[in-house]
Amino acid sequence: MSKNLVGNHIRKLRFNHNEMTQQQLADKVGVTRQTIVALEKGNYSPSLELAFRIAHAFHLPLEEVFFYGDDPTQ
Amino acid sequence: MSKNLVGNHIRKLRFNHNEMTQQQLADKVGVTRQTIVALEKGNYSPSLELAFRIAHAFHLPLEEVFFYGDDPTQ
DNA sequence: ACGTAATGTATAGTTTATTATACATTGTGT
DNA sequence: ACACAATGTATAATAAACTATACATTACGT
Repeated sequence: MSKNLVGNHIRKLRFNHNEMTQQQLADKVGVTRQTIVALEKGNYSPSLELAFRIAHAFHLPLEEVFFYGDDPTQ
Repeated sequence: MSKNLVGNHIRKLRFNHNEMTQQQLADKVGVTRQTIVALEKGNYSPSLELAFRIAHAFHLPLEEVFFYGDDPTQ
C-alpha cells in the first residue's frame, strides 16, 4: 500500500523511442526487467541514480520523465 | 564503498537559504536529520521522492540540487 | 565556567528498492 | 498448430535507503 507520490512517463517514452522493449531499456540502464515493470506499474519510485540513468536513456531531463504529485501537467 | 554517482548542493543551499539548519530541512521534507547528514556526506543518493521534496523545499528544480556524475558543471 | 544549539560520527534496526526465478498470456510469423 | 518475443504477475531473497539512539565536538551567549 502507501500511495506512491512519484509518477513517470516511461511506458509512453518507450513507444516513442523505436518501440523500445522493457528488456532493452533495462539493459540500457543496467537493471532487470522486473524493475522496469515495477516502475511502469507505479509500485515504487526508483532511486535518484536510476531515475537519472533512465532520463539519460531517453535523452531527456529528469523532470520530463518523472514528476512529483498526481498531476503531470502535460 | 561503492562510488556514489549522484551529488548534490544541499549544504551550499542550506546556507543560502536563511542559514537553514540540518534539522529544519529534515523537518521540512519529513525525514530525520541523519538522512540529511548522510546525503550531505554523499553516503548514498536519496530516493527520487525525497529528492523532489528537497528540491521543492529550496524552490528549485530537481536538477539544480542534484546532479549525475562527478561534475556539477557550475 | 556553564548551558545550549548545530554538527559529526557510529551502529543496529526497519522499510523500500532491486534481483532472481518462475510461470501465464497475448500477439506475430512460419 | 507451433515457436518465439514481449508483457503481466507473483513471491522470496538481497541490497540500499532511512530511522532511532547515542555520544563527542565546536562555537556562541550569558
